[in-house]
Amino acid sequence: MLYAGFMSATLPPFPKPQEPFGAPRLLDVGSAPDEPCLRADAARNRARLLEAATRLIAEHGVAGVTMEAVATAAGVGKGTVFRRFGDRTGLLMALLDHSAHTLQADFLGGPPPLGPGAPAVDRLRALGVAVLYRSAEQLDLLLAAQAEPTRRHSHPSTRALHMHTTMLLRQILPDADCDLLAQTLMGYLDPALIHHLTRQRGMPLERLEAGWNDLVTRVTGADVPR
Amino acid sequence: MLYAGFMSATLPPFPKPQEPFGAPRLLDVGSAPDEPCLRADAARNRARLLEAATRLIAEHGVAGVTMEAVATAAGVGKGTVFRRFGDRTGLLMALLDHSAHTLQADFLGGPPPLGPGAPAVDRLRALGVAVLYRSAEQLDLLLAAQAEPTRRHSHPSTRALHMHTTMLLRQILPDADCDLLAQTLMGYLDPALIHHLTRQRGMPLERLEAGWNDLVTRVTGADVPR
DNA sequence: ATCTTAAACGGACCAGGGTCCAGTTTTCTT
DNA sequence: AAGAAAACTGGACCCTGGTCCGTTTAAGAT
Repeated sequence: MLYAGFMSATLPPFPKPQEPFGAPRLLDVGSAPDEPCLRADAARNRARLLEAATRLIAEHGVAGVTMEAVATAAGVGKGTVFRRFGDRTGLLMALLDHSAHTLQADFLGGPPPLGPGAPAVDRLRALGVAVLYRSAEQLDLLLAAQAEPTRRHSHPSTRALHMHTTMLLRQILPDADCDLLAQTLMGYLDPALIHHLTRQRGMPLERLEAGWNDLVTRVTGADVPR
Repeated sequence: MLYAGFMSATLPPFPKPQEPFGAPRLLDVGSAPDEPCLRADAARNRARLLEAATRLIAEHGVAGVTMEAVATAAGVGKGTVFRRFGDRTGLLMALLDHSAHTLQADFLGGPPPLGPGAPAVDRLRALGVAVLYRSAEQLDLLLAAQAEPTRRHSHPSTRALHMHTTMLLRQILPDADCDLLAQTLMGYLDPALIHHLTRQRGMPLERLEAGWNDLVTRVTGADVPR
């Protein structure tokens, strides 16, 4: 059993798939809350579905993950998939939750320089690099899960990342509009951009990494080179 | 007749919807080349389709622009729409071509500070502001046309914008990785981000504008405030 | 053990994007 | 002017995401 349990907001009955703008709780990293309170059968099916989706990806790539295929592979009805994950994006996100969670735990409470203890600038640099590599690994999934431009920035894990970045920036630049600056920084780490640069334009990840460090330097004004 | 003729790469026969990575020509601003060489009936239908799409948007918003609806409204078959524009995104892009073209003409040959004549930094600032306001105006359309993360950065007008930005940056920072820096700057102007900030988080455009100027200042190292 | 009820289930159903190809129209050639 | 080739047309058809609702089932109360 690969997927014991993930976080990811579980949806109310059905008609109301989700809060209009993300649930109130944002930084709930409390050791992967095993599915709040799902009925036994629901929990079992959820696990089956994630497992099936994973297998489908391994076999046919992300494109092979059609809602019907997942349902069939998991031995449940299509409606169940939608009830559980809301829509395809939700399912894909759920698949990403594990690594998102790990990352979150790392920058919130892991060892420096990513975690607390190191100077904010160092943490920022480390954060970008970490995200960069994680994104490169899960690029296909991230890309597929990203569609729907209007929801990109509302997802809990995105918001947590942004919030953390803002916080770090605020420590470095108390008087700047750190919220916007953080958005800019996050923009550099956008999966679509990473995809474009690495796959379509063939840039090595090292160059992106250098670019990130340069960007942090410039934005934070930490002795700009040149 | 609202849409005399737009640029927008016309697609080969059908099986090959488009070059894998954008046509070679990039900066063809030569006074809106009226549909290279379309057969008479094809050109007529193309115009009708764009007109119909525009009307549908006015009446039912972007969501009302279904390929079938457009076809019907224009009095042609569905296949024709796809042949002409490749897919829904292509149609929506075509709708944006006009303003994209205008913008392009402005920063390539218009009056300063957007056009040539002003210092590069000033042009950069003006560019961002111009894009910001244009985007805010056509936000819905831009958002709808944006889907498909893997193609975002390949579109001609996006590339032209990026290329221009890179060029300006290169004048200011000859030794930096201006290509990446330009990507960052463009990221700030991403429609999805603008949508998130203005509509979901209620920021006024003025704040974004200030943010842009601050960003340019920091990135170019032009006497960083603080 | 049984009853009640809220929750979960599943598959029929719908809509919209995208493909195909047989038939038509334009344009070029001679 | 006529014929041939190329390009265009349109609607039937397929696929997949998403919705609906009558039925089933887990889980707590009696």
